[in-house]
Amino acid sequence: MNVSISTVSRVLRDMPDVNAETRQAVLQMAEKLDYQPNQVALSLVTKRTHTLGVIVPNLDHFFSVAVRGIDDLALEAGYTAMICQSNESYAREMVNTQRLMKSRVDGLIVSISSDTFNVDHFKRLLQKNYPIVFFDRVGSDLAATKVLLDNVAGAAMAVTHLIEQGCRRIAYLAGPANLSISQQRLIGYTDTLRKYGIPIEEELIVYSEFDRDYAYSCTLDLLSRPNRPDAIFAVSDRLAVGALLALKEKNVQVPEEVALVGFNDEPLMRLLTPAVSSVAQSAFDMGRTAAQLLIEQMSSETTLPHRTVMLKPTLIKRDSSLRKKTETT
Amino acid sequence: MNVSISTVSRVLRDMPDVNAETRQAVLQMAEKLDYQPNQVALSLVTKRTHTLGVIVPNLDHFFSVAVRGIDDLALEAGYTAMICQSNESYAREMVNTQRLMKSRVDGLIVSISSDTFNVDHFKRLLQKNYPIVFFDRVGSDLAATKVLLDNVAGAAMAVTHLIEQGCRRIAYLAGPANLSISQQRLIGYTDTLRKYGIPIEEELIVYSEFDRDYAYSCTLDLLSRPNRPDAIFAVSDRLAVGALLALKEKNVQVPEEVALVGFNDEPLMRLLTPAVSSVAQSAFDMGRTAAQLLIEQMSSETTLPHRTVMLKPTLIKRDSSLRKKTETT
DNA sequence: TTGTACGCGTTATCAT
DNA sequence: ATGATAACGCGTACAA
Repeated sequence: MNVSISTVSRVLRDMPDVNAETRQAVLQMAEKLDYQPNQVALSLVTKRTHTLGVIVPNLDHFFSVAVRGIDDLALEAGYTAMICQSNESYAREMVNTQRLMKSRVDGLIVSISSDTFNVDHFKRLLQKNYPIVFFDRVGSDLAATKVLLDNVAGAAMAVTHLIEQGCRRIAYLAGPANLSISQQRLIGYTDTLRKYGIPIEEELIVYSEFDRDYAYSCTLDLLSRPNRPDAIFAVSDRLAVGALLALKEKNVQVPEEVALVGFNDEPLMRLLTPAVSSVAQSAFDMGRTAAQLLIEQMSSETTLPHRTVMLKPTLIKRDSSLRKKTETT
Repeated sequence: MNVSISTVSRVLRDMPDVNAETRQAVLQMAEKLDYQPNQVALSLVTKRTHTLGVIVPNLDHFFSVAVRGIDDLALEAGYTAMICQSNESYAREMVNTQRLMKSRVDGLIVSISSDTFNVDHFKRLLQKNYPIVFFDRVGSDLAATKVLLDNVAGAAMAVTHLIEQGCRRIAYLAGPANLSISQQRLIGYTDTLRKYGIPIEEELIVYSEFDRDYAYSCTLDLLSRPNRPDAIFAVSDRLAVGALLALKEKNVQVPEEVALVGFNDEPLMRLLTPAVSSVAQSAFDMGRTAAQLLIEQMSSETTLPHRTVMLKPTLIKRDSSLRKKTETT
């Protein structure tokens, strides 16, 4: 059988104006060879790879779920995601960005590494109108579309809850100072204390690496002070777990002596003893939303204005912050 | 300034035979426009995308770490990974495979979904000598390169340990029957019982979905029987956690009344109360090894023979299986 | 209804 | 030392 390549192309893309027999023959042949049109050649012509680049700092529970959200929407929209981990390293984030650009991904979804102080590599792309959506860990001075949690509200919910439980000396395990989430949650923390007329003590705000062991030693330090806190609010569950280990080691009663609230509501938290309260956010929705916004932006003829979507957190109250007296409420 | 595209190409690829001044001029111009050679066009010519496709059933802790291993080696070798999640669905695994093939990835790293009973889509590719490396969840009847844990040995270690702790009626939470890991670990389980002259009771081998809640109800069922087990060996930590929840709910003393051992050694396990013993494997090494083997295969001119690499597990003993009497050993 | 020819951006080969 | 051109595989506009 002899047909020209254009006929084949027509058949494979369900174009009209092709003889039924010819169509059958071509389809059979394609099936037999299981022929796949070459996406690369097509991309060269259309200048679209139908691929989107994702850069996340790591694949812990939160980012795993977020990536699933991205992947989910990408599949629906006919895109495939190239996922890179920066491993919280600035250098690696740069390399990942370059690689993805070389692969001509149609757009980028980024959550910034904790080691990244300079975001010029993203600024340059944005200036060229290259579509990028940031999520969760967003650069504060980046003019771009962003999806993030209302971190101020989340922290406020946690701290309000602790105050209602009778806590007055609430420590904040803040994590790395450069991250937007640390900063925003600090605002929620201080705002709430102020609202309740509780003095803000600098010594109760502790910065550290984003690491359980650091949180562990910071907590031991907090506990060794003459005037120890009666509650700990951790910027993330990873740090909250470190704090809990320290509390248990020192035989501090949780929540009676020190109450504890984390952030992210990883599944682990309800399995700990005591189960740990946490501010919950839907990583899946965040990922999906980020992907959605990116694809909108990429599909649009005109350059869309930057948007910031804020998702609402919920507080999951568990034993680690529910003091006996109020448990009956 | 006027130079031909060939000259530009030569400069950018550090070819000799180009005038120093011309070179400078071109480099400057490239810098100014921050010009990036189009990888897509190159791929069209060379038929290599320097991209490798990864299909994992999910991104739980084990696979997250494995993916990090893959990503790590890929970066070193100049590859970028396209990571897809099948979400334990056969249909989605098929779609992912097709998408990746359409994107012309140079090779595939796959861990099979628990819902996949038919692996023809992979067989067809293998027949065409398309490079695929399977890891962890490998199809038993697939002629391909594989990286996996010595699951028989891992299960044997766990069961031997339980027997040494005085357990005689050891239940096996087996997970889905079609998965190679379930089957291999079953062999380790039965072999060890046989070796110690302990009768194998079919009722103690419980199949279920790969899901914590299923493990929970299976365990409740096990406990409600007149002749309850004195130990539980779970095919994965996820199931072990479900079992632990059931044991705690029924106020069964762990390990005194029922000892418990899981598989994977997720970080969570040491944080539970009691801390749960588990068979540990290095997901990172597994991912790296898989990527290594794939890249070797892709780079080789000739078709390399299929290999099977088996990694060794270690047993991490914790309170959930250390009975008081032997704790002093 | 079907076939031909061009262009996408790159590299390799050959010509200048 | 530099420029011109074919080829990679596709879709598309146009010719037959």
